[in-house]
Amino acid sequence: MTIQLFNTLKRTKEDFVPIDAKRVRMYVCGPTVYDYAHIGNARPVVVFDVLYRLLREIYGEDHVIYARNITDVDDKIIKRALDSGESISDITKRTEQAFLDDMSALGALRPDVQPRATEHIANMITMIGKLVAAGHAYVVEGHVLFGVSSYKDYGHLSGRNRDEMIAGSRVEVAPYKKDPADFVLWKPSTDDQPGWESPWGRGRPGWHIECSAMSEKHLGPTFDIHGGGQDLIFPHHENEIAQSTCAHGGSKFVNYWMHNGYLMAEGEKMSKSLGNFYTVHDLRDEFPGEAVRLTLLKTHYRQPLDFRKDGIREAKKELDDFYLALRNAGVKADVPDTVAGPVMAALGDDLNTPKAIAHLFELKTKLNAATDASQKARLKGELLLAGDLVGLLGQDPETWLRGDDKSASGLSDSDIDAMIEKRKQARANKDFATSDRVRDELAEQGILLEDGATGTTWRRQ
RNA sequence: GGCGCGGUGGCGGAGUGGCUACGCAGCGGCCUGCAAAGCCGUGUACACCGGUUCAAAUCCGGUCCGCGCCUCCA
Repeated sequence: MTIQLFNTLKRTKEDFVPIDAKRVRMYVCGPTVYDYAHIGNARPVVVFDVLYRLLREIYGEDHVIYARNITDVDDKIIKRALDSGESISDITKRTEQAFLDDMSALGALRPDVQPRATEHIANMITMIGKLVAAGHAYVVEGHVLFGVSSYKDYGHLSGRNRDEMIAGSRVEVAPYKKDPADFVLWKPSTDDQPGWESPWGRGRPGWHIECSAMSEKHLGPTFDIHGGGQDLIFPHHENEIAQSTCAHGGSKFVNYWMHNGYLMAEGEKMSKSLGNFYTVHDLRDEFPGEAVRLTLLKTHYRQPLDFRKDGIREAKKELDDFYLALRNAGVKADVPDTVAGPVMAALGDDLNTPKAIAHLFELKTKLNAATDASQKARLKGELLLAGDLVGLLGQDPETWLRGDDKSASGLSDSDIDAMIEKRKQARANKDFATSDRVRDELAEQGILLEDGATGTTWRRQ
């Protein structure tokens, strides 16, 4: 099947045609590892994880290569090390691990390649060398700068022309620049800053060059999809295009550029001073990662998203209902070969996850209403398969509903079973006062009882 | 100032010329000892003002409000 994707380059939806259907390649800008990932960092990870799953479904698991970088050299990291006293390598290692843990809690698959910037310095130096040799970059005061006037299409992605940029500039322009829009490829490091020997002296890469060098190494000079947050369109992606295109003799860099919309938190622009800067690490203490994932996917990826804790609570409730339906079906899933048509159609239409999830709800309702065992098994299988495509509903329902055994801090599973047994006796004797008291006591502990045809089941709130 | 995005029922959120989105919450019914869960039913929504059209939330113009980016930087 052919899917459609919104291409920022063209500002319109287009049919997605891979360069090589046996080797579909996508690159997404990853984190700078100096602090816990916040929810704004998580959105592209989750969104492009759905795209990755969809591409694997269509082209085959072995025919999609997904690369996401780890930026482990950056002035923010240097500053953090200076402020905290922790060594740069400790900061980056610890933060990278936290990032991977957090993203996996959100149900994101590991990319096939996760290149680190510090392991690709040689590739960057080579690329910068080519740019200098070809006259696209120049050396001044220990800096290597890309000269934007050497690339006629500069500004195409972000839809701006250079005159506007200069006119609207509110930032002081470094005096050594030939053109105010020129940007740094390589800059000198002082002795106490991380640095590498290069033809231009000891220094470190500028922000943009790493993505160009790493995508070239792992995906080749031209590849299919490049993704990231909308805030990266300018200057980061614009500069990547300029660098890569010029380093490759003018050949096309990326066919489809995709950008997710920005986030707010609790109706406000996210900011540390307002205290609404949610990190995934903190949210995980309060909510299951899957509820955070669903919250992100309930809004189309290009729409603005106001991220609220009430929204996560609602998503948690919805997941409870899904897992309840899966458990209560009481049959083994009969999983079909292909994902339900409406779900594929929704995702194939520029990743319409809200619509895909609406179909998940419809499947759930059908499953709950079904009476025939084979029909239930089929619907359960359809729901699970469709859920998997968006990275949801993959947990064991009983585990989800019962949560962790709280024997240390509260009622253990066996305590609960004993009380349910006691209540069962009371009900058999029509002693409903005792029966209801037991249920209330459990409810106070957050344990909900549900009397079904085959006995009483329970779950933790 | 420049470029761009968005404003849908109590809430979240699709849709984008005529047909129930979907979900959460609420209300009514069925089921239940009572509940819960589930099923069924239930909402004169599309920021405002003009215009185009047989028909607009959907197209066009204007207004208001919210937000993003504007270069080496937090």
